[in-house]
Amino acid sequence: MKPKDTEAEILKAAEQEFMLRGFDGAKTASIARAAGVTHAMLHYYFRTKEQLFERILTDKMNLMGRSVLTAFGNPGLPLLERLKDGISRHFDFLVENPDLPRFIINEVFSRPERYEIMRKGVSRIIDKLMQNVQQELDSMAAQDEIVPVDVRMLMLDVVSLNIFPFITYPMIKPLLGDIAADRERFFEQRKAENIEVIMRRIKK
Amino acid sequence: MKPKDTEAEILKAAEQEFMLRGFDGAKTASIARAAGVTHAMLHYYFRTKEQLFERILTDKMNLMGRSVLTAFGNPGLPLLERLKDGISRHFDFLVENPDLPRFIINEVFSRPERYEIMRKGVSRIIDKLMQNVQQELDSMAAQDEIVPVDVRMLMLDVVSLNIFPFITYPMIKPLLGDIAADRERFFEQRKAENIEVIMRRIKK
DNA sequence: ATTATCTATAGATCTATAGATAATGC
DNA sequence: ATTATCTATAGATCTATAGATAATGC
Repeated sequence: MKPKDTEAEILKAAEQEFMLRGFDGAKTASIARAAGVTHAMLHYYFRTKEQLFERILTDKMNLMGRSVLTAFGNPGLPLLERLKDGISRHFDFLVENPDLPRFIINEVFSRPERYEIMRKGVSRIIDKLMQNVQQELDSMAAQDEIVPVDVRMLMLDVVSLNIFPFITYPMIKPLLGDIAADRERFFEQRKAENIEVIMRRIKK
Repeated sequence: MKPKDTEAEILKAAEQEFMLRGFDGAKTASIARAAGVTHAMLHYYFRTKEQLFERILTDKMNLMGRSVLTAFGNPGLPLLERLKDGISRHFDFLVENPDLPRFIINEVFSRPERYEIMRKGVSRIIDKLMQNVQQELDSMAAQDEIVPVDVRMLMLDVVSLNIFPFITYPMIKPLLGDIAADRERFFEQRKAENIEVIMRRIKK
């Protein structure tokens, strides 16, 4: 196994282990085993569990932060289409990364300082995006085509609706019966529901 | 300190420690210290960390499960009022228990079997409630006073909107700027927003 | 020469219990 | 007599490193 492979294998295994068990629940020995390398190698490449974790968490936080930007940062569409498209893209991102939000929410909760470091990176661009969408909302509201609304509240509606079903799926599935039985179909329906909710939120 | 006090002190300290750090992050020594008793007492009263945790988790799961029931189980009101009242009560419950959902979501994720045991208890009553609300929704829809809607989707909208801001507050606060600066005021606004969203979701 | 890997183990941390002692309730 | 508490420590688990050996790239 070439050097790059070893490092990559450890990272891959660490990602899985940390996402599944969190920092406290994860064991460096398990990561090494899953990566197919001896335990000592993990420390050779990353020195400490903490540093290995930091690498994973930073990656994941950036991924999560950018997901909103890439989803909604699609200019050239009329506002309502842009929103629908954004919700849909953001939702699809979550289908591909269902465990991401829960992981981040948790680790940020127990290590707020980590969040601060990376926040500044996305914060500025998110602000830009928000301002841009707010302008479009305002101009449409001025023309009486939608109701006036604060973009921050609206976006929080969106991410709440989009993310929540993913972080609670194991809990809600048994409560929802047949509509949640087929996971893929259920999330398809949720995506449509979320778009519907947001459209109704702003339409006259 | 009387016996009952010791047990109660340990439970109180355990609740705090487990809610803050989760099962893996919690240390029995910290719990004992916070409770003001020697470490051995914890094992004298609860034998194992696992059993102490089980006691806390069961309590919290029941609390969470019943919160939806007591919030929406208010008959005698017209449907729309009942929904508004339910959203509001459920939201107020979260204001009093802001860390509860994150805790449960996490521990259920890492121990799905625990959830199964207690689920059966609330499941039946939740089903009843849902069926009841669905009937009212159907009859209002038949009279063309609201749009037709699946109660399960609607309730998922409600809990998504209500719970999400609480589990992500540390993350969203810096992104939202001034509207989130004053925590109490922010949540007051969110409650109003959530009611607005749901009303708009079903109104003609 | 330098980089990567392995074995073996030190050292820290944490849960749990043994065994002695004090407090409590018949 | 029984129940509650304390001190001390066993035993398990986990992170991290030392030191030897093998592989790699000039």
